[in-house]
Amino acid sequence: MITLGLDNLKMVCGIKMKIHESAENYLESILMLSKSGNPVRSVDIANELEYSKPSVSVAMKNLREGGYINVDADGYITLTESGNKIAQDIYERHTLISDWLMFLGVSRANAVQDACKMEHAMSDESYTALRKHFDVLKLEMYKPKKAKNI
Amino acid sequence: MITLGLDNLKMVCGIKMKIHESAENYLESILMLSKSGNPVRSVDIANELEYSKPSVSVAMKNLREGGYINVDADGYITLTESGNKIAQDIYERHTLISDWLMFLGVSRANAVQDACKMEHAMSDESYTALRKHFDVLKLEMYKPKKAKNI
DNA sequence: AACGTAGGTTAGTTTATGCTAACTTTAAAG
DNA sequence: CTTTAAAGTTAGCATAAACTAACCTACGTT
Repeated sequence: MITLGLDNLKMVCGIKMKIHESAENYLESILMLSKSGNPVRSVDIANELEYSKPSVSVAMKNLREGGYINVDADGYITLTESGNKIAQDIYERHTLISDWLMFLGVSRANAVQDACKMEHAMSDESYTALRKHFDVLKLEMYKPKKAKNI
Repeated sequence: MITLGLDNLKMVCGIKMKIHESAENYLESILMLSKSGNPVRSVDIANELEYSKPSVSVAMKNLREGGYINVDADGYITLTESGNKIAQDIYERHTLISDWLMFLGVSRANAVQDACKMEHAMSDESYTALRKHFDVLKLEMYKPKKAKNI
C-alpha cells in the first residue's frame, strides 16, 4: 500500500509546489544577504534569521528541490529565476509595509516585525491598494495645504 | 523518564498558556455567532469556519481547559471574561482592518479574508496607529476641501 | 601527523493544527 | 420499540516548521 501526500503527488505530476510562509521568508533572507555583496551560505541565513543550522539545511534542501535556489559545490546559494521573483515580491512588500507603518508613527522595531508577518497576509489586491494609497499620502505630505500663505 | 513540553510545564505551574492564532479565531467566531442571538454550539462553529466537527471539538476542549470558554451540559458555549477580552479585541481588529481595506477600494471578499490574517499579525502599536490614521482619513473624507465653494 | 573549528547533514523529537474513521449519546419519527 | 439523524468525542494520521544530538568533511595550525 502506497500513500502519497498532496505535495508528493504534485511533485510527481510536475505541478508547482505551493510555497509556504517560511519558504518566502528564507528566499527574502537570501535576497537581503545577497544585496550586501557577499556570497550567501547556509550558516549566514541561520545567523540572520536566528535559526539552527539543521533547520536552515533542511529548508535549503526543500528550496533546492523546489527549484527556487541553486547551491554550488562550495555551498554558496543563489536564487533561481522563480526564487528571485518571489523574493523580490516579498522584499518589496516588506519594505513598503514597514515604511508605511513608520510613516504612521510606529517604531522601527515594531514596524519591521509586523511587516514580516503582514507581507504574507495580504492579497495582491490589498497590497496594491496600500501601495497606491501610500503614494498619495507621501505626495500630500509634501504638498503645502494653503499655497497663498507661502 | 518523563518529558514535559513547555506548555505542560506551564499548565502544571499555573502560568497562563500562550494563545495561538487558531485559538483567537475560534474565540472571535464564538463572539460573532453569539451576536446573532442564538446559543452557540460546537457544530455551529464548525459550519462557520468550515472545519470538521472533531477539529472544533478538540479546539473547544483546549479553550475550556485554558479558561477561555464555558460549555454547559447542553453543549452551549459561552466566553469567559478572559476569552471575551481576546475575542472582542480580535473582532474589533477584524472589523477595522476590513473596513479600512474596503475604504482603500479592496473588494469585500479580499478585505475580509486579508483582515482575518492581518488581525493576528499586527502589534498593538501598529494597530493603534492604523486606527488613528483611519479615523483621520474618514474625517477628511467628509470635510469639504474648499469651504468657500459651497 | 594530530587536532580543533567551521560548515553542513541526518535522524529523531516537538508542537500546532488540520483531517478521517469510528464510536457514543440523545432525541425525534415511524 | 426500533430506527435514524444530529451532536459530540476519541483515536490515530498528516503536514509544516522549528529544535537537539550526533555525525561527516575539510581546512588551518601547531
